Amino acid sequence: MSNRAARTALKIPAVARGKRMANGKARAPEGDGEIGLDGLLGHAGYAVRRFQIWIFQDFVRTLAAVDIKPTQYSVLTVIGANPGLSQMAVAQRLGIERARLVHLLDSLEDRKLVRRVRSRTDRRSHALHLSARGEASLRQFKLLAAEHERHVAEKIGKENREQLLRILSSFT
Amino acid sequence: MSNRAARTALKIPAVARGKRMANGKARAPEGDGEIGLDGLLGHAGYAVRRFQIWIFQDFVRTLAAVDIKPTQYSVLTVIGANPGLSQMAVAQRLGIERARLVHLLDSLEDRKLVRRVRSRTDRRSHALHLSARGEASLRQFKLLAAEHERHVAEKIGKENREQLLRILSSFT
DNA sequence: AACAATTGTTGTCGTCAACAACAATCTTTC
DNA sequence: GAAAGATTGTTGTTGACGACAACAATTGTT
Repeated sequence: MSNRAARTALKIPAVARGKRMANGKARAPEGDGEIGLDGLLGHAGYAVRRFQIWIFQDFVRTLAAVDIKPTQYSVLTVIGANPGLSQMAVAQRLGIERARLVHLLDSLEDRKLVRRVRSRTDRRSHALHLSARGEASLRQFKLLAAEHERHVAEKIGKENREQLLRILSSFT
Repeated sequence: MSNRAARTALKIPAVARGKRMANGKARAPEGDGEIGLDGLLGHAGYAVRRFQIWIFQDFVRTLAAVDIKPTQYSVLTVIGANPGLSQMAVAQRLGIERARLVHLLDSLEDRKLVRRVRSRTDRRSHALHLSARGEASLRQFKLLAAEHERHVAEKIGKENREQLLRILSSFT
């Protein structure tokens, strides 16, 4: 088993207890077949986490051709809807950190989708705008995002999706 | 503004357009007051992400005294409900990578909550068990996790929480 | 016995959140 | 109006995390 020296020494008493195996193929030591989740089933957090992973993967897959990830999409959308916002305003509206947004904008600016314009009223801050190319691109991104949203509806059901949006509306 | 040399040079035309400011305090260049999210509002992924962040933070806060995070809790719960499982089985049941589970178990084993017992039927694998201390601890963790779950119910509503669990049940 | 597959492990890489520190620039206060 | 404090964008560090690749030990297959 190669070297287990990395782990802090903790001798394992070889007390492997009752282990009724009934595995047909090449399965794990425990042949329960179905693995119960016990308490986890009642936890909203677990389900939400799994769902969020699925939904992000589908988003990334659907927008892979344009190489736009969820966070980038959210930034572009907010800037598009509110031109002239400062980085601070965008960051706190989306719940992103200033420091993180810097890199996101660096990337989007390199791709010439966004422009940082120095504000004259407050020369510390940048007024964020979509470039002409950015606006055109965003329109395309929104079409793909809508397609992704249809995937979600297919996955959990049209009505369930709407209900879910309603339930979580307070987290805008 | 310190050095912006790090970013790939991209000259910014100083064309800050119309900017009517009506800020009472120290606000951003754009005084819209309310920042619209536009298309984001119709995206389940955005709401789910924000909710998931909130729910994880509350979980961590509620279980801070015992220093147990969501992933650790899920691992302990599954092992507790299915003693003798292999690492492979736990990993794929929870959607965690083998490599990641190694570190998680290292930590839990160091804290003497979990034991890796070499399987006699397949000497490659480890049968995972909770220690006596692990079982006692898990009982306490479950009480705190239930408290966290009550926070969730208070946040989104009792019925909404149950509806959400039903909608996302396929993601067990 | 030779070869392929599996299990646990280590390592690397890129993403991401959370902080801390800093220069430039406001805002406030005396 | 000058000093002190706060804010904005930026850089850097840290740690959690998923995705991969590689490996030794062990199984399964032929």
